[in-house]
Amino acid sequence: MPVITLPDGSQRTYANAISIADVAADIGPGLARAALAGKIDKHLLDTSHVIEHDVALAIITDKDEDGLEVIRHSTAHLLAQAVKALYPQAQVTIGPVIDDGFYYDFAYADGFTPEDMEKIQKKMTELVKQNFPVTRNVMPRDEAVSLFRDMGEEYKAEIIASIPSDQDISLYQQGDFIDLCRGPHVPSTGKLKAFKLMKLAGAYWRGDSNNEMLQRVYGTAWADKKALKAYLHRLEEAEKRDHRKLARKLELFHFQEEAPGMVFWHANGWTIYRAVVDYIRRTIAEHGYQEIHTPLVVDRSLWEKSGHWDKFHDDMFTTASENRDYAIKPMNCPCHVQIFNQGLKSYRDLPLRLAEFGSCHRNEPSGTLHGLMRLRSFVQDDAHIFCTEGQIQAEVSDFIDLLFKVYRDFGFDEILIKLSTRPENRVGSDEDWDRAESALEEAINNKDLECELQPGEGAFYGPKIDFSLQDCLGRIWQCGTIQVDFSMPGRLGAEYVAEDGARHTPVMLHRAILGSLERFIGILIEHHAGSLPLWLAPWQVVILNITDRQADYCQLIENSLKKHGIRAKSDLRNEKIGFKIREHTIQRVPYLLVIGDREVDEQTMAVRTRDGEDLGSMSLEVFSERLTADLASRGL
RNA sequence: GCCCAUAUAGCUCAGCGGUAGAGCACUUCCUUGGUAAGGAAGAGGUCUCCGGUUCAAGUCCGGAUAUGGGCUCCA
Repeated sequence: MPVITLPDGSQRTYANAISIADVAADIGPGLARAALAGKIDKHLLDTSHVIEHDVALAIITDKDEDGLEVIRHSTAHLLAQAVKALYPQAQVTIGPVIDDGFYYDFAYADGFTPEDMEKIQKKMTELVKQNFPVTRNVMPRDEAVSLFRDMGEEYKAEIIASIPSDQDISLYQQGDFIDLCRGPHVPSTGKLKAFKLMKLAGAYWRGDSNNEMLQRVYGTAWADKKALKAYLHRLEEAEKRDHRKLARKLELFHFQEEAPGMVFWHANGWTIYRAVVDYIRRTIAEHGYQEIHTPLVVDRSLWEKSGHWDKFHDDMFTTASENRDYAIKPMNCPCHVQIFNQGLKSYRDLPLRLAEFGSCHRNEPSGTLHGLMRLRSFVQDDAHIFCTEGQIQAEVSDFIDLLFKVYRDFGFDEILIKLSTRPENRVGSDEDWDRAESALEEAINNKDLECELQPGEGAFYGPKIDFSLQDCLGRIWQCGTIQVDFSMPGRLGAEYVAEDGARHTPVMLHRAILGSLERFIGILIEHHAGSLPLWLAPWQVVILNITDRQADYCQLIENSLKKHGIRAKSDLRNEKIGFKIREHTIQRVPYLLVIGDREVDEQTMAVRTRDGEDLGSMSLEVFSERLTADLASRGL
């Protein structure tokens, strides 16, 4: 006599064991139709699951987050069913749920074409119309292995064979298609109403680039057509913010074939770049850093000593001259140690913080390049802190404060922190690691920050904290990092004289706030959709005359604003005022000053923002104060 | 690096075997107009590069390069 407790607290008692579907039907015909799965003790179950004991049960419909997951997972199976129907020689592998949808990997030697995708999508729609029941079967592992082997599904058999032999395997069948799956699934294919195959890609079997490449089909699936449409609309909106598109519209930078992965910055983009550099330069100076600058091209021997040659020489650009081999620096740390090594250091010199806008070149594989986000030539806001082990915690703590301030100043409030601890292969004693890890942990805990622990993910030379920021579209970007390094100072002979008069090796902290300036600017452009805040905008003010009569007055205003350090220009072209307003609004210039005869007579200006807001007429003095106050609020 | 796709005017794209097109931008002229596009005329292309098929190739087929979407990688 199972007693079933529903989420609203009500209870239902049944004489016999009863399936989830029947419970839903008992509650009402609407729920019977909507039921996709059930949830008992945080476990999702098929509606066919039979309840024999007292439980708390929630009926899952497409209104639930869990329901959406069931839909997506079932749509992946539907995709596989369609592919097997159309291309019997294709083999199925895995098909998990991902953000907003799912994918399924197939082994298919011929490879799918975009036309195949259309056929598959059509077939899926047909299979939905046929409304196949989805049924679950359980069998012993070895039986399942031979079942799939007999079907010619070698990949699936391999997956099942890697499951412990004493476990039973659950299989799902819809029509004549059978797949291994933990489930649960929708009760029948007719429940899948809103899906779309999105893209075709290659993916390595088991995620290993030594393995063969499979055909991955990505899809999206939603509770209804409306939600699907809304999702596709969101994608379009995101595409409009693409930094590469905006770069062309706003004349920020370009790429060309002769320099793959390297940026040609135009005047507008470089103005942003300089604003970022100026800001960081001033901010870190206030935090006790010394700015240095080191060579771009360095003899190979230094990279051999640092260990980078061994590990990364394939990805380094090299050059040679007069029988010497050089590498274009892929990172700055070895050079910073060279500066530390000049002159005998005392413990009184520590912590020594050396910062550089370090230009780095890495010969990244061609397939990984991606706008400003992944380049071969980029600049890090790099710094290395040489300190004693006892100073680590305070330095990390100061760094976190600095990083939070910087991110907030750029308009990012959501910051995620990850602490990575000792990996299997590492240098340094366990005692060193104990102390370093707890120093990092303490620094985070003392600030009451949430932190995700990533055991074993640290670098071989020390533990680290990574900082990611979330943009307004919810995307996560890892930017900042601080890493403890027990290895490199010793390798490159860094020493200081301690209180005891003996020479010791300092600890080195690698740290960056923005990571790559180029990439960070790419994130900024997308986050603000091109409407950069006043202090970063390439042009801050444009002055527009209505007729030629106001040209001199416009020039006067322009000169005065420039004297205040404002990036202002006049647009005196013989065009209608509406035309000029449209152009500079599209260019996302924060303030437009409209000057007609009235403004000249009254010695004022009509101020309009790029968002179309009319701020009314004001004098040059009032406007200048407004701008300088805005800039000063960011310490500029 | 691997898989798939794409490459036509400054930009966005159409053309898909038979002498290169549109819109915007650009140039010139007219227009001096008060808050998101005034009008007219003009100029602009070895159709990414190298090969092949064909009487004929932006158009079909190889290859290279770059870009886009993934995968792997990311000191």
